[in-house]
Amino acid sequence: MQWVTVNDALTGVVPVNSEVTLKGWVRTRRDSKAGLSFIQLNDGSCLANVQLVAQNSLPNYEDQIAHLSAGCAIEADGVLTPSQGRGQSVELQASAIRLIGAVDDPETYPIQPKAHSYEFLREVAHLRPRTNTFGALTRVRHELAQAVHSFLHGQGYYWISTPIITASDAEGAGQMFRVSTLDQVNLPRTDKGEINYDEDFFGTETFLTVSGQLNVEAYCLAMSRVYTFGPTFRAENSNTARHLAEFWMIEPEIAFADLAANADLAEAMLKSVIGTVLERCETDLAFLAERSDKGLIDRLRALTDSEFVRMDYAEAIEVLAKSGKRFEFPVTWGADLQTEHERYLTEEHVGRPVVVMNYPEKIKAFYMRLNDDERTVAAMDVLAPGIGEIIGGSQREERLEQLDRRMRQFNIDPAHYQWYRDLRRYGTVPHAGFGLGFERLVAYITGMGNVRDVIAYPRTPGNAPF
RNA sequence: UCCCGGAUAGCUCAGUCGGUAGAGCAAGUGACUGUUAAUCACUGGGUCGCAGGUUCGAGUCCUGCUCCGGGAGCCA
Repeated sequence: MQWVTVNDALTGVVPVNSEVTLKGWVRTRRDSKAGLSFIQLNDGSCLANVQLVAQNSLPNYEDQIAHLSAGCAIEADGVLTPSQGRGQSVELQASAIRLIGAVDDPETYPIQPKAHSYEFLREVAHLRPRTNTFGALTRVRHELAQAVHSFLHGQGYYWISTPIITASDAEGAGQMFRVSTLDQVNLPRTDKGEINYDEDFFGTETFLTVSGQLNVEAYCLAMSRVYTFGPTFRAENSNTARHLAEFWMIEPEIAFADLAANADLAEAMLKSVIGTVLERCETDLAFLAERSDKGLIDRLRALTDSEFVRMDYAEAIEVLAKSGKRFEFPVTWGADLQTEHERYLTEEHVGRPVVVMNYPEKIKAFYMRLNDDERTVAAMDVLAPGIGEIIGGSQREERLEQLDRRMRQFNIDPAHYQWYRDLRRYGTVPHAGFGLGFERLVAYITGMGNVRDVIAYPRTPGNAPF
């Protein structure tokens, strides 16, 4: 008998009256003393369950079927038939049900047929994909990742797998996790008493990457259009709904491009991938919207149809100053925008994503290109309602003298960046790129309030249990 | 890291003035029914986060710690 997915069984891919096998996990069981049981079966292929109808004439009915509880793994053979009941168009009239994996203590099985808090589900991260919500989130996340690859591929971008382990120690994005095979109890020391990393695995200090940007720039200056899509790591003690110690980032890099082209790509990419997911995950998104924010889908549709507002940092400061709002942090030219400022701009002033460009050079990273005014750099942030900064990017400093000047200004030793400086010595061109936080994007699209709930196993300070 | 809030049954929570533990859901059993997170009845289920302290007596008051959440900072 042919094994088919629940999705294929329910959506007509498998013709009615076919004899098939379904495999999955029990959600609920309802018994009828008319001599049959109804079993809701889910296999992750879609949000919906398929209803199995099990007659008490089945040989293992009394022993096994009548005791099936949430979470039991089963296989069911039978004929797909039009349903006699309401609530589903087809169901499986089971000719055999095999118990593959029982639940040994139904009372303590954590996933019950009821609403659970997200906090509780994080404590059972290995079982939460068995809930409707996390099934839907998992499918949306997957389609979104596919959509990102597909969009960039369609625009002629090459996916570069940049390294996870890096020796660059100051990519300008915060604290790093050390990677070492040294004996932590008996660390080898130099004559001066310092830890001797010559004896470490790579013969030098190494860390987990905080960004693939510097590496991908090198490929950009050969392949023209490239991107990274992989995990990144920040050892910051950040405890918010928007931060993870391990998260995934998409970083396109465009050669022969300036900040405006960068912003255009960011806008086109967001609209494209959101449009794709709206189309491909309609059911899952509708379910998630029902649970989080009923206006979600309309807002996403509106976003794909509208122009993102572009605004200079100076203009943003002016808007904030004239807003009449009382902010906790003062609004002055030269200070970085605080969360409250970003929220006002994107949620109240514009009501859609907004691109803020050309920030003061003092508050931005060394590799960002100095503008002609010599007091701003060609940096941009894309701010989205509810989630804040979803993209950060810039045109890169392609002029060697300016880059060296900026490195000295930020107390960065050019000796550590010889290979990065080479890119400015050998055929340098204007280029630009950005980083899109994948979990923030998934959270924004699904209406989830916490990035810990859109990644399978969230890593946060003091928390990596699975 | 800072500010605020919280931790009581498998889950979500209530617990009055300090007087010895409650509900709903879940689970088990039964009744009923082509049922729809069914319905009804009964039953079992507790180291009240941990450690101290005050008190005749602490889930309740005090101190410390741990963990969780919300907000802030840092950022994607």
